[in-house]
Amino acid sequence: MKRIAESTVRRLSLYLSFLEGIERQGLRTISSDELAQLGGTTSAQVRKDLSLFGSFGKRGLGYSVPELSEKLRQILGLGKQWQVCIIGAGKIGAALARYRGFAERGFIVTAVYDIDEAKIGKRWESLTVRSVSELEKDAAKQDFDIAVVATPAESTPSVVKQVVRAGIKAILNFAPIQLSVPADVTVRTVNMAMELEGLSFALANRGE
Amino acid sequence: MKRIAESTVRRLSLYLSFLEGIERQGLRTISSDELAQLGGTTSAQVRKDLSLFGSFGKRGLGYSVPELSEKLRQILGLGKQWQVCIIGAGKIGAALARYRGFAERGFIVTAVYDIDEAKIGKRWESLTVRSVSELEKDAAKQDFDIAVVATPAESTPSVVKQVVRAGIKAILNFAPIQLSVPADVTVRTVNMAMELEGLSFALANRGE
DNA sequence: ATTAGTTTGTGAATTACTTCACAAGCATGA
DNA sequence: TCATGCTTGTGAAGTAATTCACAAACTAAT
Repeated sequence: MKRIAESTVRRLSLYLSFLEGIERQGLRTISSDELAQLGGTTSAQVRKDLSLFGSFGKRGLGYSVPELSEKLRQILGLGKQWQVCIIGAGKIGAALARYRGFAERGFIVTAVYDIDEAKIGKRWESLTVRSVSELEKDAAKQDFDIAVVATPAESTPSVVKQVVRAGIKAILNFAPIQLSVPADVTVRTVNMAMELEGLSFALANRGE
Repeated sequence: MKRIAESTVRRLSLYLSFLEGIERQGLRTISSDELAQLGGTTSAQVRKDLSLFGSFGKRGLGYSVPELSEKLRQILGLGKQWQVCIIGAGKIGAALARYRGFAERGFIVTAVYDIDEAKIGKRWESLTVRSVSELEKDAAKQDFDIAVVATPAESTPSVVKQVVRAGIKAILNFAPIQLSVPADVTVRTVNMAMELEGLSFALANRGE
């Protein structure tokens, strides 16, 4: 399949969240234009995005809401459950572990790791904190699809090395640094500082 | 000034974080190529990004680390302090209020709001939770530059209306919905579900 | 002073993404 | 059955972002 842009995937995700809301309201069909309005984009964009994966609409009518939702879930890989491990039993890790949106979408947190000796062995959010040094061994028994990395900047590179060695191919990174991983590992970084700086840039350069 | 792409601003932010690390290591100069390697981009990209704002390097030598850091801080509007209010005294709000990176970068949290009667008036992270209905009045006395919106999806639209009415021009949004705001208000959305779905898409479509 | 070796800054070329615009398909009503 | 009205799917056109490639500027060494 042709390479899909990250911006496209983000929009698909957005469309799905709208469709789920609309489905709850009981509406059965929606047009590309209505979907576009909700997402702040254009109807052509919506149709182009969807056309990358097939043709799901009916001319003159629009899209069936439940059908398109289902297709999007399939495209986004939300059909199955994904095994997630959290690395870094700190505040961010804890907030994530408690986050209900995770499980709702089929992301199941099955283990938590840390490098801090003081934390290892402790109970934590219904799990027991394990040492990162066991990750590779554990991954041989129990498959992890996604690693959430929520460690301090300093320890992150070595943690990521272990994650890669354990064969995990997707990382959600909360550490405020750039990760270096092989090409077959996908990384999404959430970096608060960067978002804030984007806002401060906009404020500082307003009206120029 | 010419319109600057969001992707460019994100990279500038990234360059700055590298420069700060390098500065601590005591290095005095850096080339566009070294910076590019750190950021996983190309030297041409780095030079193009910087050239949008001026020419800061010396041919044959590269860039002075402290000088370029300073320039970037200026460009990103990090010279001054920004007054931030957090709306939503829940878990995410609390994690953000405690986040040290905020203050380090000059983002000062000076107030917290909620709509939940039960929370209003309570002490919270050295602040007292106030009612969102007071935001507009408060903003007249005390300027807020940025509002961090960390409310449940349902209550977010009305909260955002109040934020806009209070004259705040920058929003960091953690609610999992699309915000609709006037063109002069900048929004950055952090949406965990979307990031996870990006990863699951990558996993599901691997090698096609 | 001259040369060799770097590295910037930037037009030009390329690649990627978005929008346009319209034929084709479907529903409805006469 | 035919006409009307609407909406999709998609090449073509347009716009934006990235990469190329090279002259110009600087350092250091001879």
